This record gives sequence, structure tokens and C-alpha cells, in this order.
Amino acid sequence: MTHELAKTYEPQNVEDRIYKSWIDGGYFHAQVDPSKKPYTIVIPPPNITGQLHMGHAMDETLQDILIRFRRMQGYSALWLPGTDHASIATEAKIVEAMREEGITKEEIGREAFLERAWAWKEKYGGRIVEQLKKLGSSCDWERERFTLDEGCSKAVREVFVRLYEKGLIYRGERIINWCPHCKTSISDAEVEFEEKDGFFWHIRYPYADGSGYIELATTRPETMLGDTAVAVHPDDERYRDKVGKMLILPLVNKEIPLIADEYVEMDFGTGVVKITPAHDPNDFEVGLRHNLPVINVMDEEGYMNENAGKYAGMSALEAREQIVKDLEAQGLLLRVEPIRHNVGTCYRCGTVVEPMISKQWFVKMKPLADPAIRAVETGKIRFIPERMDKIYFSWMNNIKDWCISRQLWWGHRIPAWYCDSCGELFVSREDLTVCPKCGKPLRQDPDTLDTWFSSALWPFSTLGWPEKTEELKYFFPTNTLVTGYDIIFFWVARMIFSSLEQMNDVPFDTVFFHGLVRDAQGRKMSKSLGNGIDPLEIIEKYGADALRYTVVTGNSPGNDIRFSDEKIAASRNFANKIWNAARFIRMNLEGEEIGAQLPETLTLEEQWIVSAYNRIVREVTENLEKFELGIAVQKVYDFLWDVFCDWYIEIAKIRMQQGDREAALGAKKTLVFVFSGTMKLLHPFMPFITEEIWQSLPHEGESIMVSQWPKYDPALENAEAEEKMGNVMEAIRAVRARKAEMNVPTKKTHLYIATAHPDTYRESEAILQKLSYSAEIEVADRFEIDGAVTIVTADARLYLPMAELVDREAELRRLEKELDSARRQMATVEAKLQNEAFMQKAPQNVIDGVRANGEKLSEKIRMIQSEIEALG
RNA sequence: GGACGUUUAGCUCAGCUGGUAGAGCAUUCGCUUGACGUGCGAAGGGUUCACAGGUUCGAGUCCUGUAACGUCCACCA
Repeated sequence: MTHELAKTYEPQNVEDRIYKSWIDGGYFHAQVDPSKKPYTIVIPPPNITGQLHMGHAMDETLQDILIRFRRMQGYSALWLPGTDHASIATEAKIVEAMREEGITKEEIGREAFLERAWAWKEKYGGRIVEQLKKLGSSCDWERERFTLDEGCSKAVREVFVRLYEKGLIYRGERIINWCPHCKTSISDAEVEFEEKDGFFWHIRYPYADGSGYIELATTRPETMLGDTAVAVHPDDERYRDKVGKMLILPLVNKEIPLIADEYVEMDFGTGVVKITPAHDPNDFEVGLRHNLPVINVMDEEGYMNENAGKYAGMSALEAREQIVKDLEAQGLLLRVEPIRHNVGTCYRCGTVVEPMISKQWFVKMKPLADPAIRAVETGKIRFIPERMDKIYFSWMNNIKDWCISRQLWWGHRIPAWYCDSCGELFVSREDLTVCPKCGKPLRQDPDTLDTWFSSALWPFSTLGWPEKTEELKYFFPTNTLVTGYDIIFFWVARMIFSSLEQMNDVPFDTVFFHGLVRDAQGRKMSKSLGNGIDPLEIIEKYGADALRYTVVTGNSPGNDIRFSDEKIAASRNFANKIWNAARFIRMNLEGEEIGAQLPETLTLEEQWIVSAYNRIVREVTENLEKFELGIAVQKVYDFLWDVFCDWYIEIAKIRMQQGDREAALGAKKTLVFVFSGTMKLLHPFMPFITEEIWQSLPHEGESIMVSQWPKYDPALENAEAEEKMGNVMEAIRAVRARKAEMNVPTKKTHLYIATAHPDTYRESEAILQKLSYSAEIEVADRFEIDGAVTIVTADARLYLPMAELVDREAELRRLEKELDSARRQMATVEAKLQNEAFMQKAPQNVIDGVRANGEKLSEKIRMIQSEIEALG
């Protein structure tokens, strides 16, 4: 297919059409193919509630680059897409929508609520997927999955039952984090600490024997209703003889003991801690050690419960105010001290979490963490950048049991059934209705599982596990996981231990971490700041390729990047540059039937560009294999713009305009070969424009995305041609610079070239003539020219006879300056060569390099000197 | 309290296993050079890469320490 190529690249006219052609071609679909090696990436499933944001844009772009690269290399490359049901986030959205209608989920009940949730999922769940397509993501959509679909649900239940049977899942009363807004427990990982202003209320607790008071301080006075002890440090002199005495808990008028525990720090605050086992994780531990009763004074909504006596029914905050007042009235409040302290908040809604005792389901982590630590230690899983492993280890080494039950409806329901008659508990793969023991009806646990429980299984649940599918056998373990460092605990760590436990293998061999996309000022993009940039608007305006290029260029693994108008504009300009190079080539191809092969024999400049291209092929491939995507794309950019366009196209014009059909054909073939190959190198980064261009040039095959990745070919390497062209280019630059300096940039002048290598320059005469704006060119080993501008390059002396423009004095000064600089460089070279330590210890190739440099310099110095003599 | 990251041209950032610094943007000058002004050519700009030591023949690149900024973890009631 051919299209008229517009003067500027218009991605809007290209992208959707190309994407559709890829889908229609079935190129995204990866098959189980024993003749190929598999390469697999599973997508970090975006939330169905989500809208595409810049974080996704970067994440998906990196994955698509890797997948497209491997696919072209001949792997059976599977990029498995899907979405996450995101229990808390989704449920919150639906509850919110219902609130606007004036109904609550309790009113309509579980079933009706879930119906709404699924309807919502059907309506909005596809939105993010459509947005991913806009980026050009080459996901295998035929294999799209959802964390709550049948297969994933089956996997979740299988894992739950297995872990339960192994004793790695248990139900128990522990301190958990309760979010009063989301009305569910959340895991430790889901608590974010925020520094907030608060108060230290200093309170007196009287001794029961009337022998005075003990002073303590608390930030949460309302919890005192659940105090069951007061603790001091065992070594604290002040209380040595008091430990063991009873205290009267104010307001409650109950006796509680004064105990000694190492947990208390003598130097902090008053050195006295009230112990509330039901509402503080540390106190809970203390309580266990001292066998203290646990009194929960709050309900799940964050209101004081019946244990709170007269405060029952108040919210925690109301109770706090009242309690402070009451203490004050009784003269037990000593003072109030303002402090800044860290408060745990819910990562979803930001509400201050309430630590409280609750009966929940937990995963016992220690046995799972050990193999997970080893997998990274031994290198079975590699983190890029490597430093991420420290974060991982520190978390895994200090891991606590994982609270997995949520008081939500949208999610995987816990497969546990209770018999209210005989009190038995059953955990089962199959739904149960009657008690296998006593035949009475069973009641299923109302809770659902933490969303991350299902995403932890994603690398294998999506491939069909627990069934033994062909896909699972072929594509698992997956290869690369691409994700942001912000979900290393939530997701990466949990996939690792889940996979090791269930599959007895790692889920992936490499984790490629990227950073955050920040705004132009370096701030995190956020809704509240309103500084978010919508990738879809960027795509609309600049094209997906420009967006993709922007998020990978100048970026290194694990580091954040800033997104700015300047950057996206620069990317757009690059796309336009490529576009016009293609336009030029196509224009010159009209009426020619040429293939995609190189000509049989190559001229010097063709040898040079092909050799340079060939090197780029090798380097870009290596960079991609090492996940150095930013470096890889930078190399393609530099080659395409600075080498191919700025030099080779200009050079090729000469032969194409000369009228010699054979010569022109050679140039055209070379242009096509190098440019098409470069389009392939660029394709993973900028898939749309490269496809559009590749199709418009002579090519073999249906699509660039299933064409073969260019291979480095040692036969194309030509150091001699590169050296020769390097000299020619240096001469051209030097002439241009001199003319620019003299304000006659395009003046056509004669050019005399005195050199020891005349062949090179004679061969390149036409090039020199055109690019240096020369009239006629003469090449010899030496010239005697009066009143000429002289230029000395490493390889030649160049004369521009512009007597009328030459200022002898100025020429002399310039040459002196050049001589000076050459001599200074020479001095450092000589210093090295005379340094015995250097000569002895430096490797031979470095010494050779310095020597060669020295020879060049001395030749240059000699030439400059003779010019100075000639002038003087 | 602990760990980690960053600190390189005016701005945003590259710089792999150590061999005397690069890009994009911005700036200045000059170009209707028949692919592209979203362009072309040329130029200036780092007191040598936050600072102080050290290792080395040689350090932006390795080690130690300091400072500023940032991130994560822990959390003292």
C-alpha cells in the first residue's frame, strides 16, 4: 500500500489505521511454538476503575518495547494483558455512585450489589483497555484476563485451600488496621504514615492504695477505656518498688496493674506507657507477654462500643474530647503538649486508620519469605536496577503475617464455611451448603480477599493454572516483569513467594523497575495538585510515538522522569524528521523498481554509512538486551538525525542528481537498505510511524512488526571507509566553519587540498565540492598558494584562495592559536609517554591509543608550523 | 532511628566494566542549500562533573566522610 506522504507527519491519520491492521493481521497473538523460544511479559493489570495516566504510559511503553524487540528477534513473544478488579477502589466508586442515588449497599444486599458491580465492570472495565491500545500496545488481546474471571477465581481458591491445608493460612484475633472510611481491615503494606500535628495529653493514674499518682502521656486518650495495665521499664529506678502495685484506671474506676516491660523507653516522654492491647500493636504484644485482658472499646465503624461505658456510641473523636473534659474536671489532666507525630492512614482514602483487635484471616509469612529471599539472593531473579533488592530484602526479612480478609463484597469471597450448630469450620475448593459433620446449613464467611492476593498469582493464573495447560508449560516462568518501584511490596514480592510456593519456580527472571513520571517542576502528578497530564490528550496532539519516545529517552532504570512540553515537542520534531527523510527517499524512488537489498559494489560513502549502520545495529541490540532502553533509542536518534540525514542524505543527493542511472540506483538502494533497517531498530520505540514508513518503501513481508530484527554483519564493518569519510567530513566541517567565521558561508571558492592521502579526497571530490560550497577542487601532496585562507586538519592542509578576504595578521594569530592548542595537547601526550609508571602499568591498547594520538598531533603541529612560515 | 537515591553546560538529563566530559532545550550569528524552518550551517557556554580526603600510572566513573534535596522502611506510647 502506498500513501501520499504529507509534508508534516500527521499521526492522527496513521495510528488507528495501523493498529487495526496489526489486529487484523493477528500479529499480537503468541502461539505455543516449540520451534521458537518463548518470551513472556504479563502486564501489571490496571484497575478497572482506572483511567490511563502517565505512569501507565511509561509502564506500557517499556513493556511494548521489550515485546516488540523480542518478537522481531524471532521469539514467540507473549504480552499477556488484563485488568484488576481492585476491590477497595471499585467498591468505593460503586458505593459512592449509590450514595448519589440515596441508597446504601446494605439496603440492597450483597447479591444486588454484586450485580451492580459487574454491570459497572462491563461498562467501564473496557475503557482502560481501549486506552492501552491507543499507545500501540501489542498485547495478545485474545488472552486478555481479569483477576475476578473464572480461571483466576479458581486459582485463588486453589491457593487459599492449599495454604490453609499447609497451615499457612489461619484465622485469628490480631491487631489489624481498620479503615473507618472504607470500613474494612487493610494490610500493613496498605498503611501510609503521615506526619500530623497532635497532642500529648499528660494524665495522672492514681495508685489503688492511695499512695499518690503515676503520670503518663498519650496521644489517643479515648483508648484509655481499654487499658489493662500501665508499663514502665524494668530498670527504671523511679518505679522499681512500685511495679506490681495496682492503679485505678480513671473514669472507668477499675484496677489495673503497673507492670515492667523492656518495650518501654525510659527516656521517651514520661517513661510510662498505658497498655491498651486491643488498640495498639505494641501494646498487644505486651499484653501477650503479661497475659493481660484485651478490651476492645470500638466497633468497626470507629464508634465507641458498649465496653466504653458512658462513651458508647460516640465517635472516637467525640469520645476523646469528652474524656479530656472529664479528666480535667477530676483534676487528672496535668497538661496538654502539642507534638508532631506520624499517624497511619489508609493508602486508598487517606483516612486515619484505627489499629484494633479483630478476627481476620492471615497468611503466615515467614515460611514463604525465606525461599523468596533466596531466589533474589542467588540471582534466579534479577532486579534492575540492582539497588532495589535492598528494599526487597529489608521488607522480606522483617515481614509480618499478611492480613488477607477484607470486609468488602467486591472480590474473591473467602472459601470458608461455618456451621453454627456444631461450630465447625470448613475450607473447601467446592462451595458447601450443608455441614458435612452434622448436616445443618452452613454459612460462608462474608469477607473477601485482599485484591493483591489474586494479583500475586497473575503470572501463572493467567496461563491457565491450576490446569496443566500447554501455555503454562511453554510461557511460564515468564521473563520480564516491568513495573514501578512503588508496588514492590504490594505486588512484586507477593508474586515471588506465591509462585515459589505454588509453582516451585520463580514467576519471572528479571524485574525491570522504572520510576515515576513527574511534572515539569518535578512534582508528583496528582489529582489534588491538578498537575496531571492526560496521555490521551498528548497522543491526540502529538501522537503516540512522540509520547513513547518522550518517556524512554534520557531515562535510566528506576529513575523518575519529568514530562514537559519541550520534551514532547522535541519528540514530535524527531518523528517529523524521520517522516521527511522517508518522504525524500520515496520521492527519489518513483518509477524505480528496487528491492530492499544493498547494491553489489559500494562506493566509499556507501561503505561508510553501511558500516556505521551496522555498528548501530550491534549496539542497539546489546543495549536492549541489557535493558538500557534510553541509551538504545538515543543511539538510533543520533544515527538517524546526525549521521543519516545530515550527512548521508546530503551526500546521496549528489549521485542521484548527477544523471548517471547506475550510480543513482546504488545510492537509492543504499538509502533504502540503511533507512529501512533503522526503521526496524526504531520500531519498538515508535511503532506507528516506522510501520507507516516501512510499508511505503520497498520491503518484504506484511508488517515491520513481524519482520526480522537487523543482524550485525561483520562483513559490513569497514573501519577504513569510516576513517576516510571521517577525514573528508572533518575537512568539510573545517571549511564551513572558516567560511562562517568570515561571513561568507555560502561563497563558492576553489579548494586546494594538500594531503598524504590524495585518493580519499579525489574519490570524494563531488561530496567535498557540494558540502563545502567549493567551486573546483584540486588535490595534491603540496601547494604553494599566496594569500589563501589555510586550514589544517588531522589529515590535510586546505587552502581557500580568498585573497581579498584574507587578513594576514588575523590568519597568523589564528594559526598561532591553533598551534598553541595542539602543543598543549601534545604536552599531555608526552607527559604520559614519559611517565614510567604509566608505560609500565597501563594496558597496551591505551598506550597505543596515546601514541597514535601523539603521531597525529605532531603531524598537525608540523603542518601548522609550515603554514605559519609560509605566511610569515 | 535505619536504608537508599540524587547533586555533571542557563534548564532537563545521559555517561556501561576507571583512560583528561555529552545530548535535547535555551542563547548568539548566518541561511527560501528543491525531504524537513517541527529545518540547515556555525558559535559560545562546564574555573573538570556538590564538598573534603583516599585508592590508582590515571577517577565524573572505585572507597571513606560531609552537606543539600528527595524517596522508602520503622515508629516512641
